[in-house]
Amino acid sequence: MSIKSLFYMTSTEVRRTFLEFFSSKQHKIVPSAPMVVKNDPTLMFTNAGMNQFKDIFLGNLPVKYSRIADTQKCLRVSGKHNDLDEVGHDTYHHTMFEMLGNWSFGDYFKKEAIDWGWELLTKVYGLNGENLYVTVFGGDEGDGLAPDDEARDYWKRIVPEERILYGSKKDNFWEMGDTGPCGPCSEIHIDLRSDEDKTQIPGKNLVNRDHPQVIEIWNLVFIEFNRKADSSLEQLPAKHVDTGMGFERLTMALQGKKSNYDTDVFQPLIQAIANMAQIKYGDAPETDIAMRVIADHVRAIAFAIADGQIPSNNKGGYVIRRILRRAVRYGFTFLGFKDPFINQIIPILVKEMGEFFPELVSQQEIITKVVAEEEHSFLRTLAQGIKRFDNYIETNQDATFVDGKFAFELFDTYGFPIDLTELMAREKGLKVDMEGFRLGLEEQKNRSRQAAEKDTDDWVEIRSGSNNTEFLGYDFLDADVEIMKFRKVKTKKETFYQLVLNKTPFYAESGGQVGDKGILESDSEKVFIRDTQKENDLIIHIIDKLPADLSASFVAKVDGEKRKLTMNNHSATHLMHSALKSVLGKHVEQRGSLVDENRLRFDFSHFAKLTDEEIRQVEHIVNSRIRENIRIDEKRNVPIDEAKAMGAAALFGEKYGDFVRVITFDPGFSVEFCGGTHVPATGQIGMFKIVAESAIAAGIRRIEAITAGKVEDLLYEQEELLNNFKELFKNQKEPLKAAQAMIHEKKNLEKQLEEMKNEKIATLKMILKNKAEKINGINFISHKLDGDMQTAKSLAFQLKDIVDDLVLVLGNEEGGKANLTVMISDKLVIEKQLNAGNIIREIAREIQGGGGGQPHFATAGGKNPSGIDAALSKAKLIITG
RNA sequence: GGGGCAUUAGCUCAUCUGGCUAGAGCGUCUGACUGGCAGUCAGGAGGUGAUCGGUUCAAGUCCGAUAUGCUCCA
Repeated sequence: MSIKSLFYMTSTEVRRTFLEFFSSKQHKIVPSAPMVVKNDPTLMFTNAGMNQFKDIFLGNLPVKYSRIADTQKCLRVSGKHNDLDEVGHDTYHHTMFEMLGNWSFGDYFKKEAIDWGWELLTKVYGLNGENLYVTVFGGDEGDGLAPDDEARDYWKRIVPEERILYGSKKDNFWEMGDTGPCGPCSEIHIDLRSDEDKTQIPGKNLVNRDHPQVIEIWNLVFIEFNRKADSSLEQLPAKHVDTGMGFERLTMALQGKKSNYDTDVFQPLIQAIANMAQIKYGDAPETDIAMRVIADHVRAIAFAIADGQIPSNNKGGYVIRRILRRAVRYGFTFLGFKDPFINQIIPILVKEMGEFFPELVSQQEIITKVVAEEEHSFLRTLAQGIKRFDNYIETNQDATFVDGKFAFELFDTYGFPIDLTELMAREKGLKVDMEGFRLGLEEQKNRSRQAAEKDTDDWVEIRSGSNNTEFLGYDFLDADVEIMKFRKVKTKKETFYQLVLNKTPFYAESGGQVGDKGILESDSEKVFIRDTQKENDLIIHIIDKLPADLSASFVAKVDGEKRKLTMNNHSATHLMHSALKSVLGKHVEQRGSLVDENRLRFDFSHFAKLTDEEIRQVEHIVNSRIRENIRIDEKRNVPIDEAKAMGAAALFGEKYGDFVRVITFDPGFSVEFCGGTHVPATGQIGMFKIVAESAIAAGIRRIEAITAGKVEDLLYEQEELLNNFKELFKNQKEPLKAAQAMIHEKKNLEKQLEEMKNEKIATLKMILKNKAEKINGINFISHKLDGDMQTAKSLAFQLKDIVDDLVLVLGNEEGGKANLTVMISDKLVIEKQLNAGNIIREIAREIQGGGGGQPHFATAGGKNPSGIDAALSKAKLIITG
């Protein structure tokens, strides 16, 4: 009996054991950061456990705890070892996964990390050490780095030398990005194959060879360098440890499974899917893959939505949409799901993971609704694509293959997946020209890449010191400042500079509030700060032109008017948030917010359109609160637990530190966690008015509103409109009734006019019918009429119905221009080869114009009305022959 | 951020390269059959072809701008 079967651990136990182990080694256990990243332009999703500590590694934030451990939800859809299109096909890659990690910030280093890693795996989890292989960095000439013999020596004390391998820079040198903290790493791999397989090929030959049963489970990164933009390395002042262990893989190893999907992390989901599809997991490779894809993706989607990322058509939202659609597609094609089904799996997921991730439980309803809505709309897209494809097949009956261009168009414009196109082509016995498809895709990618190109230079330090810029903007609008560092950023469109100051009154865009604008002024010059942004916690001022003297002393002045208006809108947002909760109910949660100097925009969860009555109620509550002129109660550095006890509204998917700022307008009304800037008392807001209410996704509404002077403007605008309107109706008491009457009258008149026109045409029709001259078996009619071209056309078509063997030529004058119309009976067109188009071209010369049409009906226009009569007689001549 | 596409009746969509005065299905209204409903049949109403501008003898159709939506890429 092996050790593994002695200790069967559930995945929940695996997670808990990890955290308890490091807790016993004096690590602070922290919760997982949201999977959706905010305030970091370089990253959309958390893709590694270290993301939430990036600022600590970069030195932008002080170290609060030198030892930390956690499990971090991560999302990867691309990268060197991960490709969305591959997930589900193998047994160990995922889009969303949990990363167990322990960290040292300037505390312990290689020795402890290695010892504890080994202890946890072999002693606590009870894995057989003989199945474990470790790798260490083998050095790199290009970077001038020697092999990591330090790590190797530590390993040698506990692992036989033949199971310690050197790895390349690619496998064993970890980097955060093109620049930033980095260092050698040491990986622990596990060989899960049968004894028989092991004797045939030694495990060490399979390490890092993409073998599904010889896999990396833990990466210990020793961060000691900073990679600069010129790709050189510099030593960091403090050394850190950053480790990441794939939770799902570890669970597989501990549960003695051959696949992550066979563990209790995924099986409940897979069984539920199998049940719904009425297909057993294990029956066929194709259906198995589909079930794995769906089981994997449903996790990613649910967690992303819980963190506030709703599927949409760009950025992070688009990634989520793609993942969801891939799941739908596999279900549609291989499991026969023709109706939305993924939303039905959500309850299973919530049941399995809700205990450790409470956000799933509290957001279950909205997750389900959003997923259902997305599924629905994608199935509609599929139906449209299928129709288009059928159309293509029908119009290209003799095609031997499906044009790659068409396949790409289907994919690019209509979102129709290429593998579905291939499948449908195969059903028709055709192949898809994949080369052509790839060509189209390649062109598309190049275009986008070029447009997105961005060149960021290294930071240039003007002064050394902490980059933790002190923010003064809560209390001051200007301050004496110095420049700490700057860098140049070049995009396709423009070049600008980013500045970091020692302290600043400028508010950086975050929490939905836009960044401040203003100026930076020294004795000798003045530069315009056009925006203020945040990269994680670093406050960055954006300027177009660098000051000549960077080391000078500056005064930083915020554009006070813009800031004041923005503050009005931000405070109004808080008041409205509370008002919405009291009018609509407790389920109202903020889902997004944008506040600038012009307006406020607020997205929140709610399942129905707001009635006019509800909107009025909200407006009324907010405006009463404004008139009460409630003073702000601002508390900085409140311990988070205390803030929660105050009843402060925290937001989902938002990362909070241990200390938060709490903004209160009347403790019984509005208490929120918030870093933004607010009015000193609500009276400053003046007035509040909702101007738009709409849906932005299933279960999510958006309100737009204005305050202060903007409301006044609106009022005047409305008043003016109404005044003008009244004046139009000679200041009648009830202009609305007058307008209604007028519209009614207009309709009647239009009808009468239409009738009269018809009557006129009718009489003219009879007159012209009798005017017909018999020429060579043709009933020839020509007439110069008083009317527009539409009348001529009507007359022509009506005469055609009642006169056989007709050749009709009409002329009319309209706006100083001449028009001609020729109508010929179908019979004559066929039997006498008459052609209205040819005739009209001939006679149009008389009016100095040109025209054309079909054989039986043609029109022409020209600029010489006096030639109409000549044109008519010329037509007769032509007919007479 | 960069491409592609779409916007036509209350809804879902046709109208191939500009030209037979914009059509279908569903819905709706009226009438007939029926004891009533369901249903069937017959007939009718309903369109500034997203908005604005341009090209042309002629624009739903071509071009440009705007708005909204979809979609692919980053």
